Amino acid sequence: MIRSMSPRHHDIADDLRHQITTGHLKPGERLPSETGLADQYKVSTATLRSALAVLQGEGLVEKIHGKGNFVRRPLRRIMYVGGWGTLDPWTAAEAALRVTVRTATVQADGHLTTLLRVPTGSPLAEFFCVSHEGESPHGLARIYIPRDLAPAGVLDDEPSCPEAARRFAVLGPPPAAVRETVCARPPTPDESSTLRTNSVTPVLAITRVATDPTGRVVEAALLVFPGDRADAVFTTHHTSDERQTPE
Amino acid sequence: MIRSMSPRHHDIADDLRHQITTGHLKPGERLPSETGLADQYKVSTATLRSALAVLQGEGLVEKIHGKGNFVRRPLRRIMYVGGWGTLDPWTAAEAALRVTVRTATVQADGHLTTLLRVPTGSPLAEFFCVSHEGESPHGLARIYIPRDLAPAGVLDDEPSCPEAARRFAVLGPPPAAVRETVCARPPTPDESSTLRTNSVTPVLAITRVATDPTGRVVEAALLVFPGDRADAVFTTHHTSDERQTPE
DNA sequence: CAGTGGTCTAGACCACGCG
DNA sequence: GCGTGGTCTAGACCACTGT
Repeated sequence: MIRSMSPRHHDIADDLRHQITTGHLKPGERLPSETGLADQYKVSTATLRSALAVLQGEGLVEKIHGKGNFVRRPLRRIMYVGGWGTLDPWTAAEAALRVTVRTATVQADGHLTTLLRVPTGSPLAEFFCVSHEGESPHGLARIYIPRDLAPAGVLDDEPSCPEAARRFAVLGPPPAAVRETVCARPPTPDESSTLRTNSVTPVLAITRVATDPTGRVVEAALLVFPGDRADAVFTTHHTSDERQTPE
Repeated sequence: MIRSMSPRHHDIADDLRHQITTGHLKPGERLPSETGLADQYKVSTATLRSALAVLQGEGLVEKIHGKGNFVRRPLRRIMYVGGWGTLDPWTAAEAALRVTVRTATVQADGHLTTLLRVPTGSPLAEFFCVSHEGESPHGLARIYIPRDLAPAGVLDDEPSCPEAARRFAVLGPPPAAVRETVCARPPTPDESSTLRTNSVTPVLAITRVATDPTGRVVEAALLVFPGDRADAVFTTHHTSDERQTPE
């Protein structure tokens, strides 16, 4: 008795997943209604819904209230490139991404003071960015910069201006070091609503802290991407320096 | 009517979360039974369970079948350091981590051939690692190395030998480049059982590919960490080289 | 064994999208 | 209005942990 009894909703999820991956159900197609599927599989609607929840978490199915369950079209995954390489996904204006930016001036407190290493109450420029591709948001970012380091033109600009994003991208001198902390977690209610994602798909949350050559923190960014649409890539090069080669 | 009606299970989750974060419920403490809480909140058990599922996803509550729901003690988060810095979390033998390793020889196929850039069927050394701290697993890794590059001593060794892990840590010459791809996703059934995590907490999945100075892929690693216990950190240093300073 | 969580049922009612 | 998914109920039975 090693792998026999498995929950019914897993079996159903497996079956539907198989139908999707084999093309039996095509991308964009609508699945039968939940009551229909429940009858078909001879289970209650609750059981069937928990099966769909699995597929939803895997990004294979999208539920739309009042319309139905749909097979997600193969999702173009976003690539977040770490290390300030190409500054941001937002920078990829070439990638046909619409970016809306809202700027504000806030006062440092809590996490921000420790991230930016500034005293509580320090003025910060805040950039709240949402990148879209068509209808679907692809990521959001809250970027904080010490007020005196923020490029002058970008503040008090008209908000929601893609131009601001561009100008923001060629920001100041390059940082000496970028430290990015990545974690996976369920989205906050805010995030799941702005990203138009459900509460079961996890998000990739990146905290990026950039310091200049003097060691001063010039930027702290809180980036959030839907886990089913984004990867983060980090490349490290070792120029054969201070390391000894064993054997 | 903008933000009124919210699902009952969210209210309950909020209430319990509040009780936990304010210390009203202390870490390690057992919550009342689900039927008890259901009575208390005057909801059905199903509703109450979906409230607990939220907290579980946030890592605040741990469910143990047959015993109860427990407030998680503040979890020591694992730090995965990217860029081959300190090779692995497994390397942190100092951190009191038990690591069990199982070695095997497999033949490349599918993803592995593209990751390692080797022909299908190439012999690979496979290291299947699970790191524990006390009872709870902290991460798992499947590491693949072209057979001819694998250190001789480590193969066909007695499995589950921590010594193998150590020897594995000081592997060959340092790679010239490490490329790590990070994503957040729900765990596979396998992963959630080996990591002793539930299916709602996402995992941080890292695919690491290391190449030597000649461009040959010397290692491909598939690392999986429970999202509620692990962060990955990547540090990039810019030595003020080929970059122009605008304005 | 008793008590716990895990799965499931067969309904009910509500909220949304669309014609 | 009708069909959809979203929430919820009041149970039932199974599986696991302790004594």
